[in-house]
Amino acid sequence: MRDSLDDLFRRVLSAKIFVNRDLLRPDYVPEDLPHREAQIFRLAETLAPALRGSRPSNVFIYGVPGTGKTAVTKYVLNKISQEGKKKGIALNIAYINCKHDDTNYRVLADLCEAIDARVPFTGLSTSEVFRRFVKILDSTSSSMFVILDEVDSLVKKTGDKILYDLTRINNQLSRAKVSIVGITNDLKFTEYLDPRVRSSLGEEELVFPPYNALELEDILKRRADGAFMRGVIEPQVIKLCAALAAKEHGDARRALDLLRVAGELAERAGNDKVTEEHVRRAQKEVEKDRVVEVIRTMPLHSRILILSLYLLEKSKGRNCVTGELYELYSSVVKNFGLEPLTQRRISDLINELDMLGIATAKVVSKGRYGRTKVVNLCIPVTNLREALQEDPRMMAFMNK
DNA sequence: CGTCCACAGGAATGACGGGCGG
DNA sequence: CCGCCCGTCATTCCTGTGGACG
Repeated sequence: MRDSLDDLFRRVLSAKIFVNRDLLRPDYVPEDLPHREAQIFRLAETLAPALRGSRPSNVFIYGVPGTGKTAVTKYVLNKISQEGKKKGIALNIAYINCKHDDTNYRVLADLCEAIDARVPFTGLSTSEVFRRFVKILDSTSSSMFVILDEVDSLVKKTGDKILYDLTRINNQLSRAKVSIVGITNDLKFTEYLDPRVRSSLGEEELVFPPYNALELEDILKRRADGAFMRGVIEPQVIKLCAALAAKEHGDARRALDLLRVAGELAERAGNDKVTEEHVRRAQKEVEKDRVVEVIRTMPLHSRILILSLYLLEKSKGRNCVTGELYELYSSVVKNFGLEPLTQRRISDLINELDMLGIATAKVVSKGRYGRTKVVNLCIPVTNLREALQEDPRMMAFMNK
């Protein structure tokens, strides 16, 4: 063991791949955002009035994942806030990821936190938190930007009440001002909104088109310059990362991930070049990590459901339907000495698996023979094994 | 062309753990 | 400590429905 560890350390230390790999991490906000100049300008133009004390329009930003929405927004607000500091104008900025904080209460709590108002993270009624927020904010008489990232998931879960309240908050404020920047991946999202919310939130709209392969390549090149040692990247590597990510709807985050993981694979293997082969393996790796992590952190019943789906597919082939799956799931659960959840609940869990990309679920009508959902597992068995290996009872079923 | 299967999926409601202010 | 409200997960009850069969 000692030897192999020494060996590993030596390899990692001697393999000169990265200079600064943080440049490739998803949360890194670069100093320049190529191919988003137009969006940066439009957003800055819209929000700049805050610098002379008037309230900027609310903005709505659309675009599929990995098109730089978050990065551009953070970038522009950073600039505005720096400029504000120079001029002695107080600006509050609350950045809220609604996917993470997906209840009205947590969003409000975050808003309070952004203006240094202490609130318990549960316990108060939402309206009370809202009142406190309004009161404290108004006493500061400053401008505030509320950034609601991935706001679609919040609205789908809890409705648009909080957006309604927030868009009208300026009526209750006498000195402070609030502008909202809503960011969404879902292009049809506004259909879910109350027309009043839609119109006031969408005072300005900004669309982020996906990057094409050439633009991705350019982005990767610039980042790779600072991130990697000179000359370790084989010429086709960046092209390949860009092409693979372009296929995935032009997702720059994905492209950067691929490049970083490819570099890490090369480093771990003690290679001094990053090759196309590393990229291909990185692609599998990135997907595997995601799947394994998702499954491992799932509640027990969901994991048993996945296990049942796997067993069912193994015994009778693909295209399982809800009824069969539920029956098998029930028997497995009883084997574990637990009570099965109801079919209604399982139906929701199946949909959840579909959303996470672990299975596909499609409603089909078999005419006289009813209507059901056809479910298919769509992850490799090895990934499932890895995700379930901590539980010996599950593994026993897997190996049967 | 109507019937009727095998569920989908909406609505209402409840149990539960967490945390408040008083 | 109590009464209250919260969000989450789950159940119960329910109405809706695409299309092959007869």
